[in-house]
Amino acid sequence: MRNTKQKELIFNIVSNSFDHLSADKIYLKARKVLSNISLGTVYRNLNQLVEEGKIKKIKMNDKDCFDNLKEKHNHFICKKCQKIIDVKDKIDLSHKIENNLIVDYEINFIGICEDCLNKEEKYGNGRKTSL
Amino acid sequence: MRNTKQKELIFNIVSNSFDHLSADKIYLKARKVLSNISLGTVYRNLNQLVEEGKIKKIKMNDKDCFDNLKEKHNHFICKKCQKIIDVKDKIDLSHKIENNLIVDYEINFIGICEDCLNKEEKYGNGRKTSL
DNA sequence: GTAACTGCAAATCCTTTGCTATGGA
DNA sequence: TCCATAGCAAAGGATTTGCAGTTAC
Repeated sequence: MRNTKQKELIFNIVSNSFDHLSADKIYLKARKVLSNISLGTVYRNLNQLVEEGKIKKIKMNDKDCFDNLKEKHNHFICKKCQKIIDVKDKIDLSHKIENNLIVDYEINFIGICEDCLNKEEKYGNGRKTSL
Repeated sequence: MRNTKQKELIFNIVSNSFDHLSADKIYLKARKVLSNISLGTVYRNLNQLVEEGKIKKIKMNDKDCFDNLKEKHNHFICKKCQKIIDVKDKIDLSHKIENNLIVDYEINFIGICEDCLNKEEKYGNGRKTSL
């Protein structure tokens, strides 16, 4: 495994982003630094970085997004706008299930984000239920 | 929203399956009953059923799978073979996060399943770490 | 009766891949 | 030097969609 400027750049973009960027967004950011980097290279490096455990892939409805590992956290995903909001991890799931080896876990909270709730209220649907 | 035999069939297939079937697997099963059902119809109905909250979509690496809601449970996903194993839900996450409305949550344990562990051992990699 | 749904096939679009040239170790 | 990686472009493959005919209500 070789260290290329392309790979380092892509790692830095994902690592220093507060958003959860898709491959094409990462590609656009990367092009600002290496103007002739290709989308294929972005994909190849993203997959490699995931494989190496340096970043994480988030499978979203349309396209996959990528997340840094700076601080263990979980996600809140809005059903309406697909926004991903980081949730600080206060949950301890130090279990071992049967004979399978657990190396990680992820918790996704699913719901409707504040923005979409506000939009709903405007249209008179003030329904509020919780877990 | 209309009740068609296609939709009912697809719901039954997902509901009564212990596996986590992909759209094409569901399509094959459906064809055994309605021999000229189309893949497009399967996709359309699966999406509708997810929308109605009657089944759940599991986003996997390659293709999406579909799961019944018979009993609240979580998933263990094998990194190697992508197998999905149901995990009974003993975890209570009755939180409300900030101003976002949580309607559901999902926990995915990620690791290596028993089968793959056994295969690894055969090749001399007996590494065992846990959370 | 009519709007939603089906089947079929084509289109879409994210992601991967083959190939040749390049560059890191 | 040598092999992993880059760039480019084309292929792949899951999912969606347009359309004309059909059907549930």
